[in-house]
Amino acid sequence: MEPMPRPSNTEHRRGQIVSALRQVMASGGYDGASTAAIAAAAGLAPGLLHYHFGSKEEILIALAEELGVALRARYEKRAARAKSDWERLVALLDAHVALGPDADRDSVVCWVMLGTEALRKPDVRNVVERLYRERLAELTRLVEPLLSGSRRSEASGIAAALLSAIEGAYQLDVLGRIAPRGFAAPMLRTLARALLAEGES
Amino acid sequence: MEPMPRPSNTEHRRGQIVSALRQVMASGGYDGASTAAIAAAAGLAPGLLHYHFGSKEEILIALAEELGVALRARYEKRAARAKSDWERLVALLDAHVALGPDADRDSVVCWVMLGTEALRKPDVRNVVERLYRERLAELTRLVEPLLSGSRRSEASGIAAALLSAIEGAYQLDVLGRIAPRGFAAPMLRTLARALLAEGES
Amino acid sequence: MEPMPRPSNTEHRRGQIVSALRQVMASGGYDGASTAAIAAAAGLAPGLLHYHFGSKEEILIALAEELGVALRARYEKRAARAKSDWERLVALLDAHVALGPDADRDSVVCWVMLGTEALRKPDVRNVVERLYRERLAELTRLVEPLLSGSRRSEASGIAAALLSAIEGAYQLDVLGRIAPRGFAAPMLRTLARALLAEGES
Amino acid sequence: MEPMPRPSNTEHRRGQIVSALRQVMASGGYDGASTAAIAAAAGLAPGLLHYHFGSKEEILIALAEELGVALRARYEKRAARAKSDWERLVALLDAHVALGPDADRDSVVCWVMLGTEALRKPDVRNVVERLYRERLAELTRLVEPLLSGSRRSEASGIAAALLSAIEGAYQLDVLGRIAPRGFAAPMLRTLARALLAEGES
DNA sequence: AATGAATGAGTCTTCATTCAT
DNA sequence: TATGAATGAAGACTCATTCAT
Repeated sequence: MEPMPRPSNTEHRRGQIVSALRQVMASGGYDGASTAAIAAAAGLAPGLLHYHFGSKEEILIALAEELGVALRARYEKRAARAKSDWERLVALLDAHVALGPDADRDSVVCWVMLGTEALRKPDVRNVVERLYRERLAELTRLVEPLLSGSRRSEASGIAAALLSAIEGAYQLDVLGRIAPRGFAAPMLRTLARALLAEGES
Repeated sequence: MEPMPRPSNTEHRRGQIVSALRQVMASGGYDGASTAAIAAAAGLAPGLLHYHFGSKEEILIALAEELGVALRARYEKRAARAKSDWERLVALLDAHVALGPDADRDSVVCWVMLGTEALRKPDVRNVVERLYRERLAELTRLVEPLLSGSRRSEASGIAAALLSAIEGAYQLDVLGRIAPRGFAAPMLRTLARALLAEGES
Repeated sequence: MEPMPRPSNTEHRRGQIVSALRQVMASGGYDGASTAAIAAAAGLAPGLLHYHFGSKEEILIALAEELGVALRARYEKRAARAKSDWERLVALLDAHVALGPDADRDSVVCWVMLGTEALRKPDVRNVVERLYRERLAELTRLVEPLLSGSRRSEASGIAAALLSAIEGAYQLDVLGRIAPRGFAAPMLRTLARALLAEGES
Repeated sequence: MEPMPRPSNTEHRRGQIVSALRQVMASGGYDGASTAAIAAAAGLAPGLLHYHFGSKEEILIALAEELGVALRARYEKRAARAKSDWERLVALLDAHVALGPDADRDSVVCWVMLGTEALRKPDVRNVVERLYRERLAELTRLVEPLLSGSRRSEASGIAAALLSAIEGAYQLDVLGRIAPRGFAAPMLRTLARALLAEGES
């Protein structure tokens, strides 16, 4: 009789490790996130990291993916309550920057750092680029119905402006002490409203 | 007979080294910028770096300062030709992002990386924060005269929005392949126009 | 009711593991033959290796023994067809180096590697030395009847010369591109003939 | 005034390090020759190895080259005293295996180990193969004049046989306790004599 | 017997910094 | 000022071995 295969705990462990990376990286940067530090934060033996991940970079990539998933989850939760196209757009903006119980400063810090790491790690870059493009596409999709027919073609430009503002707000937020905490959410609404209104009669 | 004291070349050497860091860092990241690599790029012996700088971090800080100076120079050159408040604002926006002969991709890449390094290096952070605040103050100063008296208090909010968009545009630009090259300059003008117009009857 | 004790499959498993080592080692060296790689090649779980063997070195020793057994089998098959003392000697030489259906490049590679590993692993050394001595003794036994009485005492010297040539041929063969493939068998016959003839009137 | 460039000590250091590798490797194998062990044997700081060599493998390659040079030196010293073609051949054989003040057991052990390492390190293989081929060519060159015109074409086959015997003798010698110490030199002379005589009336 | 996760010592290598000259 | 060799403390990663199940 075949022995019952034990359920693999690899998924759970990978999650633990990715969380540990997020936590360590948020406070010490990717460089400060030595494998030893990650393992310690996860409460695991150092060698175990390379049992579940092929390299440190793979952990970083898994973190990037996870940030993408978490953002989408935050967005969908808010979008479910939205009653109009405008509210849906606001839901996406808020999913990125709103304070509140689901705000996650560590994730924002990691996201900013990922942008830098992506610059010279092709595999990271691929993932990060994809996530950027998905955000841009989603923004474009949400902006379009808010534009009068004659301005539909401006949707992607407006989306790019909004995405820029989001990413820049992350920078300012993460650095702290430059713009007040929580400035981003209202700023983005104003921005969206202004861009949508512009040119209308 | 006393030998004639050689004139110090320290300033020149420091400049060489900072330039080498910019160059190496732009293509290989701060991690890739080993002191040996910087020295090689500068055509100097490795040991010389620590004669002119106390540590690698000091070189990074000097680079940050230099980026600030260069930006200001680009701005002032453009501002000199500006004939109105609006053109002065556009001059500052363009100084950041416009393509052209004085565009400097390496500097943009380094600036983005500095944002990350600042997160966990207090001395770097101080400089970077100061530079951010100076930009914000300058933007506010330029936005104010473009607002009707009743909206003067909105100036710093609008400035923060513009600064966010600038920094975000850097991210998108640096990563490449997300928004088209050169999208930032017109986007920022539109943004500024929309924010200034909004609320005006 | 007592469960019927499963018949031990240890012998079968040990054989599987030793074969996997031969295969992995032939292509990746003893260093490349990590226990994980051996287990993978054998289609077994990593932990199982240490159930059937006390250590990695024990697997290596078992492989050495197996190479000795296989050589003897190849020799005996050929010796059975030999019709003269000379043909018996040729049978032994060919058992070592002849090309043909029972040639086994992996084994030759492993044998050469075993010679190196034996140098610093006493337990391996014991086995390898024993195998060398058995070959030398067998060669001496086969050479003796081919010598005239007055030269009987030269038999062990001639055997040593032949054994040297065999082992050296392995080296050259394994490295490839030095001597042509298949050069060893005729070379050894010539060598044997010359050594036996030398001094005969 | 240009400062006088200090003479580089890199060549000296490289020599030291290669010697340390030979020594450590001879007693502990290539695996046992950790960079730490090599550095310790050379009396140097661990980090210095990678200042003078790009990798551990480069040290191994330098050792291979050095073994080639040393062998040639031993040969040329003996060849200078040779008074005939036959004595020149004997000089080469003895340069490989003769006991005496210039015999160097460590080098023989390392040479045998290099044969194994070459199997799976392409850069090592290239060097080792070249050295083998040079030996084969030199042997052929020395054997030719000793053959009557009609047998000239056999020279390379005889050279291959002699090279095999040399390499095999190394194996037996290195392993010890199989053939008596010093058996190789007379054995090779006999072999050479027999191969040259064979077929002559 | 078997599994596969877990352990932790050990490997090669990199690098900021120091130092004798 | 300048050189380039030297130092030694990390760093990521590997791996034989162990262990709970």
